[in-house]
Amino acid sequence: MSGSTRTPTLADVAETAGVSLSTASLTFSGNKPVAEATRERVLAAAAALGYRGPNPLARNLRQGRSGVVGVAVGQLSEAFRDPATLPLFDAMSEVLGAAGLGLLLMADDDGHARLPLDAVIFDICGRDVWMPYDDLVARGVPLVVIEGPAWPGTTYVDIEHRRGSAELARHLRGLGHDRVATVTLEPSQPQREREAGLREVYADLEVVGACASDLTAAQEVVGAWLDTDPDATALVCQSDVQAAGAVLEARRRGLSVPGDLSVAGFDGVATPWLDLELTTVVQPIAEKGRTAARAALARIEGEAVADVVLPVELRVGGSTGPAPRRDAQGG
Amino acid sequence: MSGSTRTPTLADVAETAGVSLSTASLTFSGNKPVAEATRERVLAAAAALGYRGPNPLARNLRQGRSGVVGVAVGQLSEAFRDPATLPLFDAMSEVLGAAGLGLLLMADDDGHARLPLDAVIFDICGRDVWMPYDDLVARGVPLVVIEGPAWPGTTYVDIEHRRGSAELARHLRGLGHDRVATVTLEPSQPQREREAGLREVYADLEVVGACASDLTAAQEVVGAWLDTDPDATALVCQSDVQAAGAVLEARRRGLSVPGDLSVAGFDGVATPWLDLELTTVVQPIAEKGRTAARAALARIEGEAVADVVLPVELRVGGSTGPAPRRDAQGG
DNA sequence: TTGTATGCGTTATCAC
DNA sequence: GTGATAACGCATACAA
Repeated sequence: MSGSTRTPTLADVAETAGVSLSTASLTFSGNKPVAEATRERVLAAAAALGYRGPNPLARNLRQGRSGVVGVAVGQLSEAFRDPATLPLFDAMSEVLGAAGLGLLLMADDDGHARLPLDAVIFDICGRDVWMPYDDLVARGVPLVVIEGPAWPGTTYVDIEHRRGSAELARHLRGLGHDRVATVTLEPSQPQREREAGLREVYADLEVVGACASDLTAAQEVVGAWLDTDPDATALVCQSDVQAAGAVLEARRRGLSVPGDLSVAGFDGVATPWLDLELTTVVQPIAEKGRTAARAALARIEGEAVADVVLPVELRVGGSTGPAPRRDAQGG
Repeated sequence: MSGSTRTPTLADVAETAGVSLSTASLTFSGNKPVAEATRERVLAAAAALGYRGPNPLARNLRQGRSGVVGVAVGQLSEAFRDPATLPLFDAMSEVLGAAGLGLLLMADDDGHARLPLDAVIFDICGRDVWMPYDDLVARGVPLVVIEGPAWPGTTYVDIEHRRGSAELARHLRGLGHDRVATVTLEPSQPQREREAGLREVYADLEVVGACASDLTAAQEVVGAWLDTDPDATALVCQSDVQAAGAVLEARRRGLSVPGDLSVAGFDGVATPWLDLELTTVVQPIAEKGRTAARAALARIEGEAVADVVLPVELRVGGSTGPAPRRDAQGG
């Protein structure tokens, strides 16, 4: 005497198949063996009723999981303007997807407080990302932070900012550069580490100024700096996009790269629209994403996870060269 | 006598506050008025117990909603290589976030079949996106398709492919171009409409070949075409990235744009690394995203939603100019 | 304005 | 291998 248009439930299937609810459940979950004959009867009943499998909402409640991992990125447009973000997401999505988990985009101001998240990955990477830290911790949500500040109870995934920068500095020193300047990102722990790495070689490092990792912003800052007719013969940028901006801006002013100015980047992303391969510190972006995702998975399973620092590697391209001879320049 | 380390539930709060379960529920949901004094008592009890608000999983089951909208994009890396994708996501995220919904990234091969999605938006836009169409429809999930094929039961959000292309063609005709070629995207309905628009003016349109909307792919295809010493004096691309590739490739071969070859794009996205503003068909990307998101919201509420076709607008930049005089060229 | 009683659709535990 | 039963934590219809 039950209604007919209601979407069928597992109970309906069980009844139609003439088996118990548990048996029907087992048939779909596969958590325990079910006799082949029974199995087929249940499946037939499901097909007859148009049952599309267990309701995820109900299973989620029962199992205490949503199957969704949030990724906090700050402002979406800012995050994805950075070409390093995409491969990172690609890698995270791959690992999470393989585990049957979904990846939920958390932009800052969105009201995601009410969503059931199994874990949250903070994709900081030098950007300004809001952390609803207290709330998430209080709710017991496992937290993974990529290149971010050290908060207790979270798992860290980071890269060798300092060593990579130091190696780059040694490369420049080897080319004869005596005065080096750097364009920074907004202040952050990674940024400070990178500067420290450069100062291992260039104690008198000139810090040009902070700007977003955005082509036109970099062009502006670098342009203003070039106008001061600087001493430095090499400019270390904190991202390849910044470096590309520097190259374009230098050329716009008639300077050749690396003839008049050497420029280096960070990240090792592709800049196909630049006719020059940048000298840069290559970071393992995909590995970073996979590591973060795996850490989230492990923490969801309740396992303890150690922090990770991934290695970087200097890649010498055509944007750095021997320091120019100084004949008659101001300073 | 109850355990002490279990995370508190609404029932615990109610008991501690000395009110009924429903009153406690109402206090948090605000769905019905609660006396101020009662309210405070409940909140105090919640604070005392460390209760962090209603369990989203339970609420989801009860309300039959997950609060999550999936966005199918095909291959992540492919999707976000298109600069039009980001503003689209930004807009969708804004609208969905304001409604308290989350946006879940669905890459192709991910096993998202088990996730409870309130709706799914297919961000097709000329790309190849896998549609688990039957399953989603069978599960009764509202579907919204952006620039995609016409499947029954889904809501469409599209743009004026044909009119925009026709207008661009008229612009080129006005500049004196007699022979026009076009680089296409992979075959799709929007692609066919755009060609039809061009053919309104250029019946003998030369179709160069298909390629992904990716700078280097475009450079390759356009380069090969230029090697054939073509008749056409204008090349219409199907994205601004393609057009940028065409410009770079033409210049690489010593051709000037638009002196020797006029190049037009589609989308109207920023290409700050190009020292030229492209002539392009500007589509309202953000509006497209907002419209799709609002459609999803409405369909979740059970409302009927009409399909939408958004207007585009020709923007004339510096990449198109008068057709060159033909003196002595092969063809 | 508050309390009582159901049910959302599963999965897990336990006995058979 | 299968079946009864109890949660999972909440929101709502209804009664008071």
